Amino acid sequence: MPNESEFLAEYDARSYAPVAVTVDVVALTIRDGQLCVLLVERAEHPFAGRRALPGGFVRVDEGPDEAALRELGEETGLRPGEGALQRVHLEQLRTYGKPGRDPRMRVFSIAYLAFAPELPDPRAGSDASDALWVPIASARKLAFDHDTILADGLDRARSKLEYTPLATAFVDDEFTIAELRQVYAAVWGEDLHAGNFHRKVLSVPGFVESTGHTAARGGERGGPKPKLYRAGDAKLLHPALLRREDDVR
Amino acid sequence: MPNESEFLAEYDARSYAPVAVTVDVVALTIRDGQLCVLLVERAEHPFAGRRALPGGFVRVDEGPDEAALRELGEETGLRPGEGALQRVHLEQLRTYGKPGRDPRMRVFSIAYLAFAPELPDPRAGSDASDALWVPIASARKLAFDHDTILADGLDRARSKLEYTPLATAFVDDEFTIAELRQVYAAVWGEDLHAGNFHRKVLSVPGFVESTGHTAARGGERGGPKPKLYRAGDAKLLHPALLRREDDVR
DNA sequence: TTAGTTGTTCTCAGCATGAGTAATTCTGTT
DNA sequence: AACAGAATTACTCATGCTGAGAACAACTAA
Repeated sequence: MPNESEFLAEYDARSYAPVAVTVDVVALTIRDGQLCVLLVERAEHPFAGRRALPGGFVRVDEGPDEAALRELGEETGLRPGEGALQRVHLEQLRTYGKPGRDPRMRVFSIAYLAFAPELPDPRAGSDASDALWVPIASARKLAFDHDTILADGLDRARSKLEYTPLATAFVDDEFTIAELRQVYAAVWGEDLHAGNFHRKVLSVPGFVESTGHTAARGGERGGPKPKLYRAGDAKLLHPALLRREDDVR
Repeated sequence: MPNESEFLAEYDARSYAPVAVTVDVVALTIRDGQLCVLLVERAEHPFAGRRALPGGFVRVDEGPDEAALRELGEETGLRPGEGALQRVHLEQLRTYGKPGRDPRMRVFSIAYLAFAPELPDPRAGSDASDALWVPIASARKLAFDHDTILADGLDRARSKLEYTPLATAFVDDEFTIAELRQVYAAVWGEDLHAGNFHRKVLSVPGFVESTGHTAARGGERGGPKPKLYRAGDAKLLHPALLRREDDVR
C-alpha cells in the first residue's frame, strides 16, 4: 500500500483541473402581498445586462452556508449580524453542475433558499445598488440556468410551508393570523379560507403563541383590531397544513 | 466595461485554487426485512480501514447525476443500463463542503440518495469486491463526515415514503401489498396495521395498480396467496401516507 | 351615521384515520 | 388427514380533521 504522502501527491495533480464552486441564493420575501425574489443585473460577461440570482465564489476559509449568508448580506446591503439579516432563514437547495452551464469553465453552484421578512430596498450607491426585489411573475429569462434554480426554489418553498412553520420567517416578530395567511396566499398563489386557516393555525401545537397584545388598529379597510402572535417553538407542523390537491400538481 | 477575454483571464487566475468536487452515494436497499446501506472499506489514506460511502470524483465530461450513477454501478458491479441498475431511483441529497472535512484538500461532496430493490452482493474479485451491504444499525463511525451524510439520507428517505410512491423502488416489478408494507416497516422502524395499510394503499390514486395475477404461493408461515400489483403512475401521494407524530421526532 | 370590510367563532356534513374483529385461505407439523 | 398458527382481505365503528358556509362584532373610510 502506498503511503500517505504518495497519495497526497497524486491528489494535487488531479486537483488542478479548472473547477470553481460558487453559491447562488434564491432569496424570497413578500412585498405588497406579492412574492418577490432578489435579483442582480449582471455587469460582466457572460450574460451582461441579464438578471441573475445573487451569488459568488466560496472562499477557501468558509463553508457554503457562510458563503451564502455573506453573499446575501452583500447584495442586500445589510451587515451580517445586523437586525433583519439575523431573522432570515437560510437552507441549502441543491447543487447544479452540468458541464457547460457556465461557458467560461466548469462551475458547480450550490444553490441556497432564503426566506426573509420585508427587507428595505438595497442601498443605492453601495455595492448592492444593482440588486432589486422582483415579483416572481416577472423573474424570467435569467442568466445561466438560474430559471431552473428559481423554479426549484419556489417548489421547495411552497412545500416547506406545508409542514414547517417557515411562514413565520416572512413576517415581523409580532404578527397577526391574517398576515400569516397572506404569506400562504402569496407563496401558494391561492386564497385561503380565513376561518379554517385561523382554526388550523391555533390548533397546531407550537406554530404560534399569543403575545397578549392587540394591534394598534384594524385593517386598512375596516375590521376589528386583530390579536398579535409570535412564532412558536415547533420545527415541524403536526398535523401539517396541506395544500389542496389540485394546487400541488 | 472590460471585454470578455479580459474577464476570462481573470477567471483562470481564480480557478487554480486546489478544489475538488466528488459525489458520495447513500444507496439503500432492503435485505431480509432490514434496511441496508452500501459501504466500501477504504484501502487508502486517509481513514484507511474505515468504512465509507461509495463515491469518487466528478469527471470533466459528466454531470453530478451521471457521476453518481457511474459510481453506484462501479461499486455494485452492475453495468449501467444493466437490468437492476435501471430500476434504482437516484436523487440529489445535498452538498457538504465545510473546510477541513477532508484532511487532504478542499473537497465539496455532492451527496446522492439511491433506492434499490434487493440487489445481488457486489461481485467478489471485481473492483467492487470491497463493497458490501450493511444494516443501518451497524453503519457507524464512517470515514470523513459520512455519518452525518448517512443520517441526512435516512431522514430524507423516511419522509419521502410519506408523500411519494418511492417505496415501490425497493420492491420487484410485481409485488404484494404486504411486501410494500414491509418496506415501510423497515424504513420507518415500526410495524404498521396491516388492514389499514391495505385500505390506504388501494385508496390513494396512482400508487399501485392491479396486475390481475396472484402470487404462486402464500407466505412462508401460511396465509392465502396474495394478489400482485405494480407501481402506478403517481409521482406524489394524495392524500399522503403519514407517520404517526411520535415517530417523526 | 352608514356601508363595507375584516377578525373570530360556530356549525355541519364528509372524509380519513386508528383500532379492532372476522372470514377465508394457506403452510408446516403432528 | 387433520390441526394450529399465520397472513390476506374485508368489514365496522368511534374519533378527529377538513372544507364550506354563516353569524357576529369591531372597526375604517366616506
